[in-house]
Amino acid sequence: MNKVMRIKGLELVENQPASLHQDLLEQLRDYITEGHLAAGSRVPERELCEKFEVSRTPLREALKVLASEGLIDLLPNRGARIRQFSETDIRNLFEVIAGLDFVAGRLACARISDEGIAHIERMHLEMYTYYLRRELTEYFRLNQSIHQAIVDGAGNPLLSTNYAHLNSVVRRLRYSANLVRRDRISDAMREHEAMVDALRRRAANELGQLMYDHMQSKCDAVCEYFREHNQAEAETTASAAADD
Amino acid sequence: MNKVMRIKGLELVENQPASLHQDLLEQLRDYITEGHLAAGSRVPERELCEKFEVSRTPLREALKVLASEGLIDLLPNRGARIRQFSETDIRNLFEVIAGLDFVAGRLACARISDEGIAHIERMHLEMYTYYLRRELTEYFRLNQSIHQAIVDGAGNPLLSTNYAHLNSVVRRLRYSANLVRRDRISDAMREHEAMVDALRRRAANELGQLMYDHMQSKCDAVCEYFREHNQAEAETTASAAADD
DNA sequence: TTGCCCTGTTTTGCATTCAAAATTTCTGGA
DNA sequence: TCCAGAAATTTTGAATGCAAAACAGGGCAA
Repeated sequence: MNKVMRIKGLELVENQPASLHQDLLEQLRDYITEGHLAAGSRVPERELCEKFEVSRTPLREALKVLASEGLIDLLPNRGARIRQFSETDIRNLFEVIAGLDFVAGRLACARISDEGIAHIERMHLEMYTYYLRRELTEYFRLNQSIHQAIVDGAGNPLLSTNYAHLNSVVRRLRYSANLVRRDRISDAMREHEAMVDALRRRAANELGQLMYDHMQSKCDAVCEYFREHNQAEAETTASAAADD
Repeated sequence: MNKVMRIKGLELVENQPASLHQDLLEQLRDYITEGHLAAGSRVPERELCEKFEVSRTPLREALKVLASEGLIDLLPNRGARIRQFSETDIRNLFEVIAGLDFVAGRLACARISDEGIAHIERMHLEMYTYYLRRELTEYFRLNQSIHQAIVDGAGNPLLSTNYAHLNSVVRRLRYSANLVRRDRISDAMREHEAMVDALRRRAANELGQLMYDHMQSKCDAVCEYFREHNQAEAETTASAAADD
């Protein structure tokens, strides 16, 4: 990635595809965040080796990294388990994400290009039409894109990757919460409206605060959903995993 | 059923001492952040294996994790190098840390115990005496402890570990900057004074903002130091690395 | 039946091995 | 002397091997 480019300063290095390790890491991360393995269940090393066609060494390296990201738990001599999130875990995640959103909002106002703002405004409008048409999948996709665009607009790659990683952990939950707690979406739209407005005016303080508060509301919505549905959710993912 | 197993697993994990992997990971992290390896230089796998008395497998697992934390760069087929930070990298780091400080300040006001506040006040006073006596090492140690105590006071383990990791990357730089830019310390003391006061009053909004601003000033000071001294620094490390 | 211990199997963590890539050293020709 | 190119060496990334720990399950006594 860009790390390579920085060190060597050679374009040919930059153009190389991701290494096997990076590749496997991302595949595994997706595989887990997409819910193919039931929360709390063992991570089947052997199966995954076969599935991804690698030996245990690179797989285990990837697992260590995922553990450091908090996606799985490593139990000494007992292998890895898919992390089972409690409501507290979810709150903790959202709190950290909210902090990153706060800086992102502030910095984006100072650094994003007029181009960037225009692009976000377009995405916002598009999202609004999906909202009116109740097309939640597309709505959610744009919602995520807008957030990532603001974060990227802060011009801080470290912030962007940290944000993306934390977000990937709660993405599924956020999506599911949207499907169920539709009443919450109109609030979210209003908050987004205010955020885009603040960004347009490049009101750094205001946007930072808005994004922080927005994430707090989101957290409350997700936690409410979690309390209501985590029983059913657990059963669903367990049976889905059993089908593999 | 899964829940039971997870709970059981957690209890066992909590009671056990750190595993070899965790242990090695922390040793390596310290070894690097303490500056034993020159920035930009190769990570000597073989040497480190001998030093820490492990084979390459666990060492390389640890290196992957450290790379994901941004402490080293992994170059495909070319091994790992100690990451060389640019001023931009440092700003990026401080921006993320500032975001975490912001949430930490807000949450700590709501969640920290009176005990915790009292403890921080004591540390603050102690730090003040070291400040007056110009004992910078002790001053710095307490400074760090106060920040971590506020972050821990937020009652969010995810926040605490993320903060600690990011901080470990810039700790040395912050310390060095303190030694050189002593004029900045009186400002820092004033800012800390205001922070402790806000915490005492549990003024969440205020403390969050104060901590954010504090970290911004810190960032400016460190970057100023970096600009003034990275030339000399670079020469030193280059001759130490002696292979570029 | 219930609970316990013993044994065989699986899984885990790490060391070792091996092929491929990179790096260094050597060599011959200008 | 210098340098391109080949050969030797080192280093890297990943597969395999191996001992120890965990797990499963069967037999036995209460």
